[in-house]
Amino acid sequence: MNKRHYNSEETRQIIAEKAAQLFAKKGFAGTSVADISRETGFSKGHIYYHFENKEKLFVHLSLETMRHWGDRWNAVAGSYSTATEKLYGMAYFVMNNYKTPLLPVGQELAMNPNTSPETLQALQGLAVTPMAAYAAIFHEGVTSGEFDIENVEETTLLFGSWMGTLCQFTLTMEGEPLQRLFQQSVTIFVGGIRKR
Amino acid sequence: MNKRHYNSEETRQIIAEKAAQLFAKKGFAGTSVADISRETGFSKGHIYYHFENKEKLFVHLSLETMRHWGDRWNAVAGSYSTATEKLYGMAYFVMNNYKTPLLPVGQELAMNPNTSPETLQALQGLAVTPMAAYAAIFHEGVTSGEFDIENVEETTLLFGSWMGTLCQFTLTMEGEPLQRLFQQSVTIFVGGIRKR
DNA sequence: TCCTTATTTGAACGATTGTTCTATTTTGAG
DNA sequence: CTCAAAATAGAACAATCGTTCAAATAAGGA
Repeated sequence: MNKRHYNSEETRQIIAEKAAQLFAKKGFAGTSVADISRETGFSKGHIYYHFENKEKLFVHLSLETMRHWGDRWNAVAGSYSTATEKLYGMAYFVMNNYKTPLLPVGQELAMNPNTSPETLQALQGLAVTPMAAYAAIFHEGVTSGEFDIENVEETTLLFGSWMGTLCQFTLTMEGEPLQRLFQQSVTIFVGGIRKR
Repeated sequence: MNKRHYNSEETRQIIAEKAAQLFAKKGFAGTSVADISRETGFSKGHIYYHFENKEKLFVHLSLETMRHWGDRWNAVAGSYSTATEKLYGMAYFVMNNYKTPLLPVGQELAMNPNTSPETLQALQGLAVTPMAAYAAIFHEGVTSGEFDIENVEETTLLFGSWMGTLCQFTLTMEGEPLQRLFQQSVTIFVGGIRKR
């Protein structure tokens, strides 16, 4: 008797989608529920029908986004044979999955002392997915002899933070210049860790 | 008759100092005037005695901070002889001038459609100072034959954005691990653009 | 058709926001 | 010592914030 979903799940998806864009563009504190309401066309009250509160909404769509992110990457990662190729592929992948600017927003929330402990804990897991993917590539490169890395963990952090900021440029740039930026960053990074 | 400054200029400096820290830590929208009031010990009203409004306050201390930043860098830049050394020196310098996290906050403000045009224009000049300093180093390196760079402008943007995010770590890390992070980033970067 | 349940709205809430205003204290020149 | 100007505080403002809630609508099973 509970098989009546109407178009509700679809609505929930629309809200999550638009909210993610707004958060990425204007930050957590900078995005009001009224903004989300206006942008989606649904009433403020209805947003609270789907999500317990603003914090939970953000956490939900962050984790959801990251889960999809990981799945999609794993689907294409196999098509690259060397670690170096994988790194270029990763940059291209990151660039095209624009929702990654949510990462700095997560940092913003984590910094704020008013953020609830549960949210904080949930946020811990946000960066794990991409970081694990980066680390895997670097490990592969070390094993295959492509890379000469002293501290893989540190290298992962450095690469991850760099990718994170470059994502910001997806909001102001596009096309070939943007693509060159990501590509060039990998060229420099690989040049800096390549075995010689 | 107007030579009575009391300790007012000092007060203004205290407000600017603390406000800069708060903005860097919690973002522009995340920092309330009440926060600044509580943290400085001065009343909310008094903050408006010194600064026209929150936006102007941020713009003022951003430009002020950057001016000092440029002056201090120019004072030490001469002590490094090669462009490579300068790049390491720059990373160390950026790390120790923690207020640079204001840069991402400027981006946050720039993104928000409610930000006044005057503020936007003033914000344009925010990143100019450090970017010019970075660019000078890269040009020197190309001239001296240390670096092999195709597009200096692009390289500057890449280095600048990387330094920008690494600054975020000054809020959560310190001491030797933090220092190693900055140093390692330069090592990788230099390795990626070094002439060979 | 009717009625339970899911969906959606819109008004309203108290809290917090940036800002203004008036009153009070402190200062140094005369 | 006096007094106008400067410095500071604190109450009050309207606007906006996140959130709640009662009421209205829509939908499908009975």
